[in-house]
Amino acid sequence: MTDGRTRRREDTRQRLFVAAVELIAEQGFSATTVDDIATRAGVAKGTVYYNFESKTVLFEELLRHGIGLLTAEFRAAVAGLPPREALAALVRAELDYIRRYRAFAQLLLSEMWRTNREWQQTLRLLRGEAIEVIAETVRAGVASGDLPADLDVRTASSALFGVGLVVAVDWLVFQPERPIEDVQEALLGIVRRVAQT
Amino acid sequence: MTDGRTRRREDTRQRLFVAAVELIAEQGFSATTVDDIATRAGVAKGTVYYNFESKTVLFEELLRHGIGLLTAEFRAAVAGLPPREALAALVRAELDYIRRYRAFAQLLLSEMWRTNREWQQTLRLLRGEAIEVIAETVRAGVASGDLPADLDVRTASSALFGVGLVVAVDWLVFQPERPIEDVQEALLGIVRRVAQT
DNA sequence: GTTTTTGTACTGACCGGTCAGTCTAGATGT
DNA sequence: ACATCTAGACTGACCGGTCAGTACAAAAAC
Repeated sequence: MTDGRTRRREDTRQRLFVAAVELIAEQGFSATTVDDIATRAGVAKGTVYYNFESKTVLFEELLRHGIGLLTAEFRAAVAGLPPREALAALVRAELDYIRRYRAFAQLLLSEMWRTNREWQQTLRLLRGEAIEVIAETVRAGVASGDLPADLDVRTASSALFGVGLVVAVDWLVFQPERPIEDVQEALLGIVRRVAQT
Repeated sequence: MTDGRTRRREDTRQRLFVAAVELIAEQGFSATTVDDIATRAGVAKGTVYYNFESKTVLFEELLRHGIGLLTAEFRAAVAGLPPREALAALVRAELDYIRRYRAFAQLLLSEMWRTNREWQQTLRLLRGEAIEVIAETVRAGVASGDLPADLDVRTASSALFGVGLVVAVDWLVFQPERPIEDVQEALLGIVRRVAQT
C-alpha cells in the first residue's frame, strides 16, 4: 500500500493540489492554466495528465479532498460534546481550518454559489455533507432543549457554515494584519447570543 | 440629451449589462466569452466593443453601476433615522436589493474576495464606499450609546455587509422556495441581538 | 523491468479584439 | 416637398494568440 512508488505519486498529487488551490483561489478556475499549475508545482505538464484525467477532474478531486478534510475535522470536533459546547467547537474548527487552508477557503467562497459549471453538482453534494455535521448538532440541541425550539435546523446550519466562511475570508483578505483569534471571539459571541434559549 | 441616438445606445448598453451580469454570475468572468454576452444581448460582437473599451472595462463599469445603485439605496434607507432603526433599515435595504438584482449579488459574492485580477482594485474601492455608509451608521450608534461601546466599527460594518450577502445568496441558490421575509426576519433578529447594549 | 516523470513538440478549438463596410435617423440644401 | 448628405450605431468575417489536451522517446525512481 505505501511502497515507495505510491508514496512518491501521492506526493506529486499533493504538490499539484497545493499549486492548483493557490492559483484558482487567486484567479478562478478558468483563468488558471494547466501550464501554470504544473510550473508552480515544479512538475512537467505531462505529469498533470498522468495523474489526473483532465483539468476539471483535478479540480473535482481537489474539492473532494479539501471538503472531506473539513468534514472529518467537524466530526472530530463535536465528538462527545453536549450541543452548546459542540456548536462552539464547530465554529472553532471551521476558523482553524480556514486559517490553515486559507487558499482553499477562499476558493470555496468564490465557487460555492456558482451555477452552470460542470463541477457544481459535486460541490453541492460535498457542501451538504459538511453542513450535515452541523445540522446533526443543531438538531440534537433543539431536541434536548439546549437550543431555541423555533430554530430552523437547515437554515441555521447553512447560515453558520456560510457566515464563518465569509467573515473569516473577509478578514483574511481585507484585514490580514488582525489575528484570527479576534474573529473567533467575535463569531463565538454572536453564535452564543443567537443560540440563547 | 435624450435624442433617439443616445437613447438607443443607452438601451444597448443596458442590454449588455443585463446579459453580462447573468452570464458572469453563472460562470464567472473568465469563463464568460464576449460572444456569449453579445448573443444573449441580441447584438453583434462588434457592438460590445463599440460600446465598451474591452471585456474588463465592461465588467468594471458594470460593477460601478451595480454597487453605485446599492450605495445610493443604503443612503436613502438610513436618511434621518436613529442608529438602531437605521441598522434595521440597512438590512432591509440590502435584502431588498439582492432580491431585485439577484444575479448581481451572486456575481459580487463570487468575485468579491478574489485577488490578482485586473479589476480587483476597482471592486475594493466600491466595496469600501458601500460599507462606509454602514460604518457611518454604526459609528453614530456607538457615539450616542445606542450600540455597544466595544463594537469595532470597521469589523462590524464589513461583517454586516458580508453576512447579508452570504445569507441572502445562499437562500437564493439553495432554498429559493423560501420567502424572503423569513430571511429578513432571521437576519434582523440576529442583528438586533448582537446590537444589544 | 515496471512505474512514474520529464521535456519538447504539436494540434485544433476557442477567444479577445479589430476593421472595413452597412444601415438609418435626421440634419441640410433646394 | 423631396433628394442628398452625414455621422453615429451596428455588423460579422477575420486575425493573432492562447490553451487544453496529445504524443512519445528518453530518463529517473523504485
